[in-house]
Amino acid sequence: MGRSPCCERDHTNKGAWTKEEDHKLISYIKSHGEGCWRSLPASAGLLRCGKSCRLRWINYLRPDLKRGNFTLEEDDLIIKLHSLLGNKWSLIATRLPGRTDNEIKNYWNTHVKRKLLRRGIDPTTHRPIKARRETSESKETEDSLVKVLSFGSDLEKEESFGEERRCQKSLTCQKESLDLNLELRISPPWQAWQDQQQRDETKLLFGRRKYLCSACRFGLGNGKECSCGNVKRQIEESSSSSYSSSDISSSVVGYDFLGLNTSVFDFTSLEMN
DNA sequence: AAGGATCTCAACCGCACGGAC
DNA sequence: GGTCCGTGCGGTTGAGATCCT
Repeated sequence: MGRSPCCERDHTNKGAWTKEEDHKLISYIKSHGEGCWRSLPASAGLLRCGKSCRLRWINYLRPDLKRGNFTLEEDDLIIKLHSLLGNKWSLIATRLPGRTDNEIKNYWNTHVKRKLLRRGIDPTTHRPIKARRETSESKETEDSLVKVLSFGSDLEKEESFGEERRCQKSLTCQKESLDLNLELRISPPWQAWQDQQQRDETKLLFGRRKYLCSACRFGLGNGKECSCGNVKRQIEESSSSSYSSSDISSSVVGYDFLGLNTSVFDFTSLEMN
């Protein structure tokens, strides 16, 4: 049995939004708030599907959006975050107030990627793709980037490196070079699972994708403000699992990342007892 | 000025997830 | 445990803008 379509495609508009549609959407959300996107179009008198309305609101109409060019600071931050998080645009967007994941993704694909390539850095791996050319622009930043992003090459030479030591080395290196406070446990993209059982157990415990409430996302409080139940659930579960509660709670909230308290991105690299 | 090439970015699409039933 | 629904995410597309010859 197939999934039902998100909307009746025959009866919905597609393509660019008109001013009239924008106005309808804005005034509806102003008076009723966000949420229930599926039923919103009918209620707001729009011939659009709910997903389209949500996208238009989040990426374009939201009042707190910062329009205009990216600053050098934002540029730098995007590169740093991408080197740590990869194409997790929504996570990156949470660190750039007023910017949307779509905006950052587009900016990355059209500007930053090219910029890194010009510097001889692979935008996917953030490692040098050839002998670095000397350029006059932003030498300091470039040096810092090359230093942090080349840690992988060093590691490749050290095949006997244990997984734990590799993690420690990469995080220490990133931390020092990027001037970031990274007292957190995240998996480098290349981290291998020790075995299938470990992967399955972790998946079973935490699920594959984490949806966190605002409190968890921004690390507010120590779980008191948590409305998604992640904090409570994990602490409860920790008592009956092989994970220590300190491992879990420290992965949930309380880190200071880029000067902001932050939530965990992924639990897949929790220390195993 | 014309028109082809390239770039930009809003919007779409398919899929994955959590929750409800 | 299975299915459906609502939502969110990341990759891709394509129309309009801009650049180049």
